[in-house]
Amino acid sequence: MNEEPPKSPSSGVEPKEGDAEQSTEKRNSEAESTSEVASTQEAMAPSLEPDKKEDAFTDSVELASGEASEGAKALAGEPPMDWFEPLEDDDEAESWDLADADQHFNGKKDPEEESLAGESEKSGSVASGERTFKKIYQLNVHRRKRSHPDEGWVDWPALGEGWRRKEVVRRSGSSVGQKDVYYLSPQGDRVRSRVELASVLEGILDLSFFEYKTGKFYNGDAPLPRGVRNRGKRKMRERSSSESSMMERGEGADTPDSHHRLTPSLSSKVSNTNQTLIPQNFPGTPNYGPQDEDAIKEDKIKLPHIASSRPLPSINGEIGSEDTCLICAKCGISFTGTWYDKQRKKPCCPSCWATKTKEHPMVRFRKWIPCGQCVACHNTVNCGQCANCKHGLQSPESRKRICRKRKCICPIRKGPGTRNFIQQRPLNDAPDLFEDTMSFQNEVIDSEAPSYKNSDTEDFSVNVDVDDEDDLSTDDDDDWHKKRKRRSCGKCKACLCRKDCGTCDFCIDKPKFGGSNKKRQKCRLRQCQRQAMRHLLPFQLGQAEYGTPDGMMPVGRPRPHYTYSRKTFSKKSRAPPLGLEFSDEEDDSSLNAMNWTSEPTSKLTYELNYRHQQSSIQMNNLDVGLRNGLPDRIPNTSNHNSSQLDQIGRWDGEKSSTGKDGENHTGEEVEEELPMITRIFSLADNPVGTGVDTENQLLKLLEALRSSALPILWYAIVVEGPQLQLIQCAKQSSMTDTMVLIDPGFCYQVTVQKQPLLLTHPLYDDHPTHLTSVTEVVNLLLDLERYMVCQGLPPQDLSANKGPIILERASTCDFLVKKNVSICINCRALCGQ
DNA sequence: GCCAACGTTGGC
DNA sequence: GCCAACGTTGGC
Repeated sequence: MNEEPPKSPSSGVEPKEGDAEQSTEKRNSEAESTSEVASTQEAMAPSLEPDKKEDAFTDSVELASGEASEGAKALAGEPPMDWFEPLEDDDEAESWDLADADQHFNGKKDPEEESLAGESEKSGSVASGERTFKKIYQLNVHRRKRSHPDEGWVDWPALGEGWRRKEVVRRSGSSVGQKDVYYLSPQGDRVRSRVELASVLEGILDLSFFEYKTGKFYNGDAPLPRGVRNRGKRKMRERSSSESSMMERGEGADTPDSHHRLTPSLSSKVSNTNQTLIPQNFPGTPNYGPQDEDAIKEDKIKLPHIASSRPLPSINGEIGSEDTCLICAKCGISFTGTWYDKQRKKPCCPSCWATKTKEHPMVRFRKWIPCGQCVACHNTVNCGQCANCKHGLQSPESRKRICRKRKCICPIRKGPGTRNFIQQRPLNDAPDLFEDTMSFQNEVIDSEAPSYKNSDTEDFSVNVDVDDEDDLSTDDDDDWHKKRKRRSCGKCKACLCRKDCGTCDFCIDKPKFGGSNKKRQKCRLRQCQRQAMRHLLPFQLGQAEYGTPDGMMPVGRPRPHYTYSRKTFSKKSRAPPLGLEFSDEEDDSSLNAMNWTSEPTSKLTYELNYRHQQSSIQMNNLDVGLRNGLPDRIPNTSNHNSSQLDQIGRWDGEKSSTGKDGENHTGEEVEEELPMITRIFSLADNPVGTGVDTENQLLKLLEALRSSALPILWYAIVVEGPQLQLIQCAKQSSMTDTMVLIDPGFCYQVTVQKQPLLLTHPLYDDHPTHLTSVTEVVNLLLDLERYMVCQGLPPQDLSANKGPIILERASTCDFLVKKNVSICINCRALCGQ
């Protein structure tokens, strides 16, 4: 807050071209608003008396910068407020303060606008004066404010009556500043992309000339190429002054964002040394173009101190040219060099870059340089085994990562924007390019991966003190990627599987399966077996959260305990003060270790699993033609899931070499995708012998089923008989009344509401007569999930029956019908339908 | 640009 | 404490 607050609306960045008219309007409305009620005046106070509101602004900058104002602007016909860039840390408060001030200077005090802003995304309304500021302050304590789903929407008649639109600016991450546009149909369909929009409006509205981002039709004219706009359109743009729209077009170099970062009081003109990207034309001149805004803005830009006079490296490692002058999209200062943000869209001055390096993991900035003297630096051979080497092998197109065995173990801390000293990095230190706690969390998890432990020469850092904030990461500056990789080890079958089961609740939720996209979670059967959140795993794997009957250790990570609101730390604690926050991460370490290295109670299954896993990997590498030669013993299937399972079955069959049940041979082409069955039981591995053995085999099948990723909420128990009983535990499932009973001979029977499913039911046609392996069981369960219980028929005279309605069924009711049928043909016939 | 899905949080 | 919901973001 060293910057002098804006003095008046007119002293800000008013000169913005094209906005003159708008500004006038704004001022008018502002003037009108001043005659409004006191509360409104108070609401306007921030802009009029910035000094008094300075602190509040600082604290509220994040919220005030949210979509709230954006929504208000949009509603007011103004373009999005692109200076609403993500603000995650206090260090940015200053610039945000400026942005905020600018925001107010731009006439956002219209009461109507403000009231609307109050409805917008971030609830960052400044419409209620001090109370609002207090609220904002309180809200700002949180790292992220959850927006109300109904906020920020503006009517969008262009798509028809009832349509609404919302713009959301990304506040963090590598795509920070990017703007996402959402539409809401009159029916409540939330549209997130053009594709979805086209889907919703199919047959209703032709979107051929519709520009999704702007939400406008362009009258049949071909969209102009990037960066080229006709005057008319540009006029609109100018009015909008949307920097994000420019950023989206890769025009960040002259993003208006910088304009909004100006310090009004600092009116010293930008250096005349500005070159290519600093336009010299002004409004009113014939050549007045997009850069005009920059020119105007530059008039207000204080020429900053260039952080470094040395050639500045770009993120590409290229040497920046001194004669390239850019405007930092973050703070608005001009600078020389070729520094851009990670997305290479927006210029970013060295100072901001360095700051963001500390503040945000998505912006990378090298602070550590190799010492050039240590053993690692002298090593010229990649180990080929470490995570970085493997990354290179797996993703050769991605940026090269230094082999861990070649990465300097004692780099020197140095670089523009960093602390002005050189220090020797501790042996177990690492480039603190990702100082977020996440980094440590990732490391902890990653360290659990055997490959890491076995290959990373720097793994001694794995056990470093959690409190040591700079010494947590052993990875290079790509590690921030891992934040979103925490749930995936990338090695287990579930991670390797690419196909959704299509039947679990998460799959059903997916738009591609006709879902509403509310859960937005990965298929349960594809949840990582090591690192997935426990509650996301298939019930069998995650059941330990509720207590495993067989005492097996729980699988998966427990739910995190988000307690930001109670924390005094501005960011996620590096050292959980009470050992509560994020303790799950630590728990995970031991948890995973227990789950995947010991499992004393399931040694058999573990071994089976391990063996199968190895085999599967080998198999996955086989040519399909080779696999086609493998014996089959799995029945015909008609879906991906079955096919995937089929693959397991084939493998089981191959291992067994018994070729049992040749009746199941299908010759169906094996899919390349790996199934995600974690543990395999098959009679092939355990040949049936005596009756006692058979019973044991049934128990082993039970054990294998319990340790496998069964379809969601199917559970295996043993009942009197003994019989192995598979039940659907989900009350919401259409199979909640359905059971599969497997007798010691592995013959099975499906029952629906305790009534046996007739053997003539087509369900049986697709499955073997004996369920001898996990594969076959899962296959059947998956198939069952495609059915529902026949709804039967309501009684003829409902009025006379005041008791529970008892549905009637035909005596030949099929019980199970395809979900799109609901009533079987026999019941339909009963009522003459 | 689109989409999958991760991480977070408000509501219960 | 759980979980549905969804903002967000990395990958393609």
